[in-house]
Amino acid sequence: MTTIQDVAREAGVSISTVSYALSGKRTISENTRKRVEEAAQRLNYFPRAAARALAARHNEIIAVTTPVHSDTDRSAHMAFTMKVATEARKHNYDTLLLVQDDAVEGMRRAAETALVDGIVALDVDADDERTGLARTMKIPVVFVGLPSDTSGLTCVDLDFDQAIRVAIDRLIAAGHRTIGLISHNEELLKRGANFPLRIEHAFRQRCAETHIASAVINPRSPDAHDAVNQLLTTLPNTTGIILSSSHSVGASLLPALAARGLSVPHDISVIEAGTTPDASTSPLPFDSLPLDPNQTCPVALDLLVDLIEHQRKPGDIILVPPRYEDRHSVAPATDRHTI
Amino acid sequence: MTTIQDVAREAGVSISTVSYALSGKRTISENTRKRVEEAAQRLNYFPRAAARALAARHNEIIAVTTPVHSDTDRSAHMAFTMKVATEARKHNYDTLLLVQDDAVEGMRRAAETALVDGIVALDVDADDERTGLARTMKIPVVFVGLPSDTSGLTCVDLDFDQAIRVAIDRLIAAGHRTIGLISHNEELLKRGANFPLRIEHAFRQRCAETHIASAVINPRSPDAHDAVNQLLTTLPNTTGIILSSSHSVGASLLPALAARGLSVPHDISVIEAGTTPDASTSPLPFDSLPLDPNQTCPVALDLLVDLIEHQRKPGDIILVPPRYEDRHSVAPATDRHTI
DNA sequence: CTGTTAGCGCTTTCAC
DNA sequence: GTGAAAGCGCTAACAG
Repeated sequence: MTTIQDVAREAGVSISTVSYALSGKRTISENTRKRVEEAAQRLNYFPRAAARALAARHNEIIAVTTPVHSDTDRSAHMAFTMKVATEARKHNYDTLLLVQDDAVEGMRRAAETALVDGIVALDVDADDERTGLARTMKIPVVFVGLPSDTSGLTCVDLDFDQAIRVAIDRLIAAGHRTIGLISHNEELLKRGANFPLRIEHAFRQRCAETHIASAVINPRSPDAHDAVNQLLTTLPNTTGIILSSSHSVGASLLPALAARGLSVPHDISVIEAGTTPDASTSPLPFDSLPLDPNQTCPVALDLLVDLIEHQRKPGDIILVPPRYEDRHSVAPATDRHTI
Repeated sequence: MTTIQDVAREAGVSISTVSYALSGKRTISENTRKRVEEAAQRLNYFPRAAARALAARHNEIIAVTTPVHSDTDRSAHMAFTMKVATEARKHNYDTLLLVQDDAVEGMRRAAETALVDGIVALDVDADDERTGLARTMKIPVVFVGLPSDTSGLTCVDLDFDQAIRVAIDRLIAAGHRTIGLISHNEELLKRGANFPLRIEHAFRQRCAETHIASAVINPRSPDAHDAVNQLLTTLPNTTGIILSSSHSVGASLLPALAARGLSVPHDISVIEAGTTPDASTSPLPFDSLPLDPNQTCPVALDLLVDLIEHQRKPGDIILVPPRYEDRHSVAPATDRHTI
């Protein structure tokens, strides 16, 4: 292992000069800077992370914690996790992965031992164990997702409220007056995941405001047939669907509707909302207001790095506005019953 | 921040006694051990990771590197990544996540700065850039997957050869004499992923040995219809299929066969092989010889930790035997053409 | 069984 | 513009 001592000797300068020449934290004459750099190169020198961390009192590492329940969409979570790691690198941080049962305990451990400088929390529940921890920890935490009590926390998320409102209004503008929400299954809700609740609440509220006939369906199977049957039983003359459910429900929606003699968008219009597309498959053929890691994670990291490096105060809640992707799955409403 | 000094003072012992009492690395009288532990508890003491790492010359951190191409199955990769992290914790290691373009460069950086003690490489290509690095690095690397040149490397993977052989032999035992392999798409092969090559090679070889009529299909679309059409064109009287393709192809195989009037297992028997199930959906209804992270990752971590802690020599290649999961998708062959 | 002490390799005052 | 030196907080000889 070559150390800063070796480089200092090779370059004929002191170790502090090497340190400063390499970090650029104070002005060094062009000449010695070059000498130091060449010496470092020659000796293949790289500063030892642990030594640097001990002296500088920060590690250039953040942690990402994701509990990952059995029912969480692993593809979406991988997308978020990777995006966090990729964005962290842009700020020169590495990313420690704290998963499953270690998501909470690991968060505590990493903070207590000062293993990491900050934390990004993914997969946030309404009543998330990590919120309590975050409030008492000495290192900053940014939540990607909204717990129900956000006081004293820094959070970033898609503006689900607005996404739902935009979706409903779009359907209304096309003449639809009977709209169903195909939401997540009840296990997810029971577990305390917050965003489905927010979506359902926003949906009910907007439908009430606009006097739209509506129903919220929680599929009982990974196949959309059950959801479609439930919906058409509850609301037989549905002409608009807002889809905010698991990937498998979404993928089987078209065949399930076809089985009832309904085609999209001729008989029924569909808008997907608050859902993360799977990059390895082609997107579902529906207009969409996606929950996109590319929108939220960069913001989360800017915030976190700011919190770490400028010791700002936590407490920001940033709701990212949704983006509308048109895939021609919305058409003017027709009254199927008069045909 | 409370330090080991504070604890030593509080407990009325020296700092080395605190260190040893807490690490258990030498015998300490029951009495003082208790005093130290209580003092640590009272002061809420946790050893600073960077200081420990600098003094002890290891960090208790490993890295997992996964390039993650646009076509990689994110769900499967998340499963592997998480399993590595979970297993690492069992050995008391934390896991650093090196993804995408940083998978290679990050690996170099993490090793050079001694940020991590060892590395697990996922998503291994036939001619993987990381193999060269691994051979010259001072910290151990374990590959989960097989590159084409494994000399000097430590690797763990499913025994794809045997999986394919078992699948073929099972079909043969049921009387099938015409078998198709629905493999991965050509992009994946072109990119250099190794396991599809291994699978196709094993398939061809075993079919030749057993004088079975066979065909290898690389689907050109994420839907199985194309693959089924290709297969039935090439090999019209196929009665057995070995499925080793993307999740979307697998999920649409049943409808695609149905569209040709074929049902499983009545008309055609199907065995899935070398494929990672998605935990958030129910498994495909086919007999399967899965590529299961639970089988390979624990072995990889045992190996890696052994390499780190007992400075053993690299060079082990461990092929995990496949497990057969019966879902009744194999039935005795019938000659469709005589019906 | 316990204490003393010399580092681990770097950053960062403080002094020139 | 550069150097000397004091730590950062811990581990692990070495000594008793």
